[in-house]
Amino acid sequence: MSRKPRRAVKPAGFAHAAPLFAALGDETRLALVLRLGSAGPHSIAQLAAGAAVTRQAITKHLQVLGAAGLVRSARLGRERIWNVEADRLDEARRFLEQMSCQWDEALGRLKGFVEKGNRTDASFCKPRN
Amino acid sequence: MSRKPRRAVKPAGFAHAAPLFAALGDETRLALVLRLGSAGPHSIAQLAAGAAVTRQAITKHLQVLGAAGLVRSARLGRERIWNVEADRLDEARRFLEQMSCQWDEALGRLKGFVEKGNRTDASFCKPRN
DNA sequence: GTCTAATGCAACCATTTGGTTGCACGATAA
DNA sequence: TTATCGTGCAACCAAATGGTTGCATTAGAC
Repeated sequence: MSRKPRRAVKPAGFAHAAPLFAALGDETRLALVLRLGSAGPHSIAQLAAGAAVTRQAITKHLQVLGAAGLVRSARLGRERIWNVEADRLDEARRFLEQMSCQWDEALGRLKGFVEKGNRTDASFCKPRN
Repeated sequence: MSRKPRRAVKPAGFAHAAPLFAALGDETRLALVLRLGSAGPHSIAQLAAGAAVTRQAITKHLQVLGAAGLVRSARLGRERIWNVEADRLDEARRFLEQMSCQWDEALGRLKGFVEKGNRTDASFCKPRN
């Protein structure tokens, strides 16, 4: 096995990932994403109906999410339908996985010994793509 | 055993997850977390040495990360050593996984048919904990 | 002791953010 | 055609954010 310390694979451009997390870092936005993801595409008015804030606020949030690539919209008649962009969220997920794994490695090095059984489900760490 | 029919498992309190993502949503902070995670614990001065901003700025960011539970610190002599809190990041990761899976489910429902082969590595979706 | 490096704390600043109200505009329904 | 519904756009606002400088404090080093 490669004795090479694996270079602690720096997660792909973290400068690219930060805006992603920033977009998810608002309660209202997270709720929107959750709703769009679980209940399917909705128009702005529909989304605003269930929310605590104004329709315009919702619009702004959707634009932020859109800029982060997490959602996209299409005009349909006189309404605009928003839906979710699965790939982009997967990016964020993979990023966290990589970070998680780096930590495990670093922790392992710090502890200075290798535990017999593989600690947890470190199956994430295999560079699956 | 509760036999609730899967109810599209709403990811645990998203109100709880939002601040986590918010904390990760800054480039400087993300870099800090990355560095602490891959290179092990550092003092504030050490972290500030490699950064583009002031030591005080670094301190603030560390406090934000600390408030989100992503890092923690301990006084050691006259310096304060920060290190990473792996569990908390795992929470974020799991949250994204759940979201991801909800999406797959919803997409499946929308398409209205079940594909023969399991689409991707949807192994995430198994409620592993 | 004295000096100095590492931190903590506070005030301050500019910009961003999350939200609002108000109004104009295009598409549909009657 | 006209009324109305769903949006888009702009101005505006308060609060949060990311950053700074300056100074006080504290613990090692000498």
